[in-house]
Amino acid sequence: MARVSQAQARENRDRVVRTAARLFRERGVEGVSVADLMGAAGLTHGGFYKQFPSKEALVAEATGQAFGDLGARLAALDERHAGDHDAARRELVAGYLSAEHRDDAGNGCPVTGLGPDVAREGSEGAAREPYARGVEDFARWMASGDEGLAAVATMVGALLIARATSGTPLSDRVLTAAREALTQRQAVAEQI
Amino acid sequence: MARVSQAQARENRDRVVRTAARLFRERGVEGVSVADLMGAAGLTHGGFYKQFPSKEALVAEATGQAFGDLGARLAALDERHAGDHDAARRELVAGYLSAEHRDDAGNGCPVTGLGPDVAREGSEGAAREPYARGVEDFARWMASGDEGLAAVATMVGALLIARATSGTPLSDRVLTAAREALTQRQAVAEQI
DNA sequence: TGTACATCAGTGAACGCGCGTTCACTGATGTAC
DNA sequence: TGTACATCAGTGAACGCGCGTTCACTGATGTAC
Repeated sequence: MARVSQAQARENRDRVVRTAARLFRERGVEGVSVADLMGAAGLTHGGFYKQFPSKEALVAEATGQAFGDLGARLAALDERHAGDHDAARRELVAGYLSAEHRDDAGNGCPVTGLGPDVAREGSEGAAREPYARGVEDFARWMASGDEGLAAVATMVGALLIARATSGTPLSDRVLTAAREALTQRQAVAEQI
Repeated sequence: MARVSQAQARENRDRVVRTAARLFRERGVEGVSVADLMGAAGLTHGGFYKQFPSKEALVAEATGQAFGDLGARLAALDERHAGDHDAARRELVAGYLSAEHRDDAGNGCPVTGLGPDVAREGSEGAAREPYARGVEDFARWMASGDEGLAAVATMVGALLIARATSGTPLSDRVLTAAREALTQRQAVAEQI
């Protein structure tokens, strides 16, 4: 294959970004080589630099993509629960703190999946801006003000620990513990 | 330098483990090469395999070391607050959710600092056992049962997010939000 | 206590390997007329 | 609408580099007598 139509090229580029958003969450940025990634997207690695200036630039773009997916999922939940935002939140929490989410990091929360990599980037890292914006949006969806941030922190910490201890009884216990804490907190908040 | 006394050799080995426990938390396991590590411990890299069968084995040992340090710190807090465990917990939470802790991952919490690396190890990873045991001990110190686990999850998530967003206003806000959530929860618990 | 020698912690060069990135090349696509 | 040619997305080999690990060597330490 040689030159390809502009539409095809755009489609290929998009597939690379989406593949990266998945693989980076699954194995970490350093766990995915440019060759791995391009192979997974059905291309050879040489063409990478026709579309992206560097691996780091792709990390930033993939971070934006992953948070975009999260936003779409939250919007879909609201739509399904038509107006009942509390019900949407309950469903989100149950799904977030589930064994399925723990075992499928690639399609899971970017706050948890990309957080360690973003933290280790210096403060000049290009992924930091979309990351911070994404966390803020997610927190606002969960609850206004500090409560939303605290809820996200609890879910993220529980998911990280559950993944690092998967295969032990502790893994399921931490998911349950976080679910109970959030449910109680939300019940108190709804009462007020 | 050639052969060294058994006491000196033990001391050198110990220094390597302690250096690893710090650097792995700071930069992640993949961010520290064997040569980096040995250099930081004042040795050349060739001797590494006289003391450790592989880098992975050192990761497991450094994980144990880091959690041992955490346990010692918790014990020291209890001793300082002689019997007043609630006061010890309040001090722990304040220090855990501080800018100092956020900015000093190398001497900080191993649950957060090593969690991503342990999660990405397969379930055969040798660091998983000391990690799970360490989380369990920490959670039990925070509170009995699920409450302790939920508190640890909240702190770990907040610290991870604060590190990934350091340099933005969100970073301090998530620390504050988690502190407030934990304080309220503990106040309720103490009331009961 | 002194001597002879085996041991082995640490050194530094080397190994094969996979990484991110570059580059000459290909040939269908897009454009100018 | 048809033709001539410049463009450029994708290919595949190659680059320098740093990684984890190995190894021949050194010489003070530890031990046997």
